[in-house]
Amino acid sequence: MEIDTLCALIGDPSDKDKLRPLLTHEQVMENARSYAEQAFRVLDREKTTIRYNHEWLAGLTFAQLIQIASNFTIQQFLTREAFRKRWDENDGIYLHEFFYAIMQAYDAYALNTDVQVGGTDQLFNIVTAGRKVMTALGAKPNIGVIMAILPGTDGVVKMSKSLGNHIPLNSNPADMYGKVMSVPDAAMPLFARLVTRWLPAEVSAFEQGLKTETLHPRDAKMKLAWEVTATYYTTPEADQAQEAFVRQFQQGQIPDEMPEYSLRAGQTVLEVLLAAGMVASKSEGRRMLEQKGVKLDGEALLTPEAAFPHPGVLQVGKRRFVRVG
RNA sequence: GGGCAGUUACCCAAGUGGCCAAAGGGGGCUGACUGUAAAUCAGCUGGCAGACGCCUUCGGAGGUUCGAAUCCUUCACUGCCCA
Repeated sequence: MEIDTLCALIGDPSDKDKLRPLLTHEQVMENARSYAEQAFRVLDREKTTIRYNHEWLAGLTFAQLIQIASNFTIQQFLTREAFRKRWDENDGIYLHEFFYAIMQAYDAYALNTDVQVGGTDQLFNIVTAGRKVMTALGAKPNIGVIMAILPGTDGVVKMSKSLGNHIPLNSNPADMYGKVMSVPDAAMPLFARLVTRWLPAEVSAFEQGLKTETLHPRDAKMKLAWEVTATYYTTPEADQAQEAFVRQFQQGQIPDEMPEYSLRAGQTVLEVLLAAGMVASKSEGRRMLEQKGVKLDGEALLTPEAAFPHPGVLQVGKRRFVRVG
C-alpha cells in the first residue's frame, strides 16, 4: 500500500479557497498512520507493506522529470473529460494537475507494481500514464484493475469527505450502519459490489432479488448495512448496531446510550437545550420548539421560556438525545 | 507589464444609494407521509431580544452621504485576453 506523502508536504495549490498550512514531516506521517489504520480494517496487517512516495519522488531530479514528461502530449491530457470541460468553459487548469498523473505513473514504476487498483476516474492515471511511463523506463507495464466509483450517502455523487457525504471508516459501528441505511435504494447494488465481502454470485442474487421484488428493499438494505458494518468492524458489533437501529428508528424507541446533562436550578427549556449542546444557538432552539422538534420523554415541549419541567430523556429531531438528570 | 471582468450568507447566484439580514436555486434542519430512506407536501435556515427593536454580515482598509452590498480611493485575491 502506498501513501501519498509528497503532496501533503508541498501543499496542494488547487485548493485555493483555503490556505492550507504546510504540514511538517511529523504531521504528515501522523496522518499517514491514520490512513494505514483505516486500511487495516480490510487489509492484513502482517502481509501489508506501507510505502510513502516521498521516498522516491523527493529525490527525482528536474532533468528526470522533464524526460518522463516528454512521453506525453498536452492533447492526451486535454482529451480527458474533466480537463476538456474546464478547457471549454475557460476554467483554470493548473500545470501541476498534469504532474499528478505523471507522479502517480512514476509511483507505479518505482514500486515495480504488477497490478494497480483504482476508480474509473483514475483510468488515465493508471492505464495510460502508468503503463506508458513504465514502458518508457524499461519496465514491464502493469495491469490496471478499474473499479466503479462508490457514491456517497446521497447515492449519486462520489463519496468524499470534503463533500460531506462520506461514511467514515473510523467513527463507530452504529454510525456506519445508520449511514448505510440512509443511502437511497438505487445505490444499493454499487455498495453491494464495492464494499461488502460478498462473492459475485451473492451480489447478483442480491440484485436479482431487488429487481424481481422478491427481496423487500428495506430488508435488503438492512442486510447490506449489516454486511458493510461487519466487513469493517466485527460480527458482534454489526449485530449490536442493527439491534440499536431497529429499536431507535423502526420502533421509535430511545437508544440505550446517550450523553447526560445535569440540570441546574431555575433553567428554562431553552437554556437547557443550549447548555446541553442540543442546539447551536437560542434562535435555533426556538425554531426547534416551534416546529415541534423537541420532546421530553416523548412529550413535545413548546414554550422556550418555561422552566424545564422535569428530568428525563430530551430529544431534538430524530437522532439527538440527551438524558437530563 | 497592459487591458477587461469579477470577489455577496454553507455552496451557486440576484441585487447598482433608502422598501436589504439581502431574491432565486442547491444543500442543511424540523414536521407529515413511508420501509430508515428516496420521492412528495409544509415550514425553517446570522445573532441577541422574541412585542417594538438592537447588533454583526455582501473580499480588506479608508472615505463621500442624513443613509452604502450598492458611489469614490486604495490594497489583496481570482479568471480571461494581449505582451
